[in-house]
Amino acid sequence: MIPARPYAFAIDRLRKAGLRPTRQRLALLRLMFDGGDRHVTAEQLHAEALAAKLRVSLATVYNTLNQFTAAGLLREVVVEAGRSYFDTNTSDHHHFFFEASGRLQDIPGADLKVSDLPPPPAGTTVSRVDVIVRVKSPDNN
Amino acid sequence: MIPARPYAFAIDRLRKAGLRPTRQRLALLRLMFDGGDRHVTAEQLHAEALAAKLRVSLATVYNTLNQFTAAGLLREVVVEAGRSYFDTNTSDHHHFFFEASGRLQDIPGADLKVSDLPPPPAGTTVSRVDVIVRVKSPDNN
DNA sequence: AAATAGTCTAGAATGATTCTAGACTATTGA
DNA sequence: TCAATAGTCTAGAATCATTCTAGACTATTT
Repeated sequence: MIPARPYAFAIDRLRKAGLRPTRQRLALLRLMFDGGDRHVTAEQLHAEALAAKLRVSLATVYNTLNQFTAAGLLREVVVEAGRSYFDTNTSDHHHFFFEASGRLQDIPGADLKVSDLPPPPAGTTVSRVDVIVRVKSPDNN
Repeated sequence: MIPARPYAFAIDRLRKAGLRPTRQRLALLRLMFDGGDRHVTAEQLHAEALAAKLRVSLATVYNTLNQFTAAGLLREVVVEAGRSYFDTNTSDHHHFFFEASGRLQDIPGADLKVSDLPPPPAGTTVSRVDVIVRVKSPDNN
């Protein structure tokens, strides 16, 4: 579970993304990626960082998440107005969204298929297809 | 184009939704629905209302949009963190999202199909499946 | 027409996110 | 090795969308 040369690997990922491997970025990267596939908000990650004794400002967490997203290390998922999740799984897949709790859960890409997609409007190309399956618990509805 | 008894029809829709047909609600309803299928933000609708000489507060626009959504007259579409669109088309359909301009365009429901959807997690039922096809212009990218 | 229940409003409050300006740090190259 | 530089970090202010509040107003009921 624990990578043999954890920092070397993380440093390499950052370098390839054109980002200097700073203490903050390294720590945030490992916090996000050492736990498998995750969906975190900036606030959540900030709280985790503080709990792990890393001193980082919330602004840096936001900057870092945006930089990682731009570099393709993360994918941003928008499900509710006013809240962004960052997904450590950047491969082709979709999501269940629990309306009651506001939580996300991956749907493996292979399971779900989108077909008969009409051609994109003239002059544009498809950059991504997002499928959100909103589910509710019959009880708290 | 102009309905024969515009207000009577609008009043009826509101009554059926359990909402009193007030001046503000009637005007906002007609502003939204008299132009065919539309995707508007609260700010946009507020600006339109003011331009049409209707004095409404932004708070009322938000309240009204939320009430209409709860009543099933509108559908809320979230594509970008921090911005909600309200869609006057509540029938089964999906959207193209222009990343460059932030605009939405309907994809008729019949065109696109989602298949092999895994069963929803235990204890939940699917309330809606949203498909967002994000497109970009090769130029401004 | 009076009582009531519901609605509207301006402005304050909230919550997420971005900006700012100065302090700090990784990288470069002599 | 060390200064120059370019990039990064931070706390707090600023911004933006949205919701809340409390009092004034209005549709409905009696």
